[in-house]
Amino acid sequence: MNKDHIIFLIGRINYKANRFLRDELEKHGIAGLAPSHGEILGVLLMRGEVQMTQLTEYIDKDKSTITALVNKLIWLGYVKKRKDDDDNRISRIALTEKGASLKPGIMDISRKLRKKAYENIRERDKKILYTLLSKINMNF
Amino acid sequence: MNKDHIIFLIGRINYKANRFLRDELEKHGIAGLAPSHGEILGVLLMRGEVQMTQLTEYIDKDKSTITALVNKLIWLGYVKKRKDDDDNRISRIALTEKGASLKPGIMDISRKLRKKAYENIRERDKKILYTLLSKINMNF
DNA sequence: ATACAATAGTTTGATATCAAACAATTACTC
DNA sequence: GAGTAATTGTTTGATATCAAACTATTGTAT
Repeated sequence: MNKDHIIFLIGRINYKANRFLRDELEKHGIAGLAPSHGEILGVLLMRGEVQMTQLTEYIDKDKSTITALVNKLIWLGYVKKRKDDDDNRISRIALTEKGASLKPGIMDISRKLRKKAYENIRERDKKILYTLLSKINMNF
Repeated sequence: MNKDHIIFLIGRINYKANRFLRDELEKHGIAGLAPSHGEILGVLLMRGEVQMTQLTEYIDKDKSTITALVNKLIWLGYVKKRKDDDDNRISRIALTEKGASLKPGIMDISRKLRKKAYENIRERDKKILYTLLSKINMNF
């Protein structure tokens, strides 16, 4: 497990990005949320109302994780849940007004993250990076 | 937080690599260990006896995390701890014979990880990847 | 219609991890 | 030498996360 290992780097970047996001969320008055919460909010901002399983797919997290994440967002008043009209197994998740009001903040944070991560990285290299990382992701 | 986001990919790869490592450790009869344990073992294989703070630096984890990780390795018999001869604050960590016997397994796992992650990725692209990821890492 | 399989989401248990606070030891300043 | 700052590692608290097991509901086969 050599420190120069790409996988090691990926782990460190992951941690740092998450810490950055957590700090930024706090700066925007959205304290107590983790990056994953932010991801859910982002999905809801984009897609409106979704099922829990869809959240699982969109942010690629375990079902039970989604339950916990959503419950916290509900508790904080950002998200609401209702039963599907046709299938009683299905819960549908959507933003509350309070949640929707976070849009500017979420967008700002997203922009800052990109700015921070990609400083001094050319557009072309971003594309290369994305391509290579996608390959690695698919290798697992 | 767009799913196409590089940072998102990094997070997923991190998780998958860790899961892969965990599974491989188990396959090699080294169950109950996490990738970070493996990293510590790797460091000790390479460097012999080190201080706790050195472990913190080598694998870039929080001091308290190192304490927990090392304690588990001690409990499992892979690692031993002794006080420094000159400074009573310092603990020195080294492999036990049992720990040292894991070397072939650790090496094998490391090789498998690389093989898995870098399948279909040229040597040149690995260098590019490392360079770009290092930049991103330094940006945070 | 009944029985079983599949699905949706929850509950439960475990854990690596960070950060803050802390105690003991050593280093440094006067 | 005394007092304070710095260092080392531990303790404590919190948490996102996964995975297994589970319950309720719906789908499918007979």
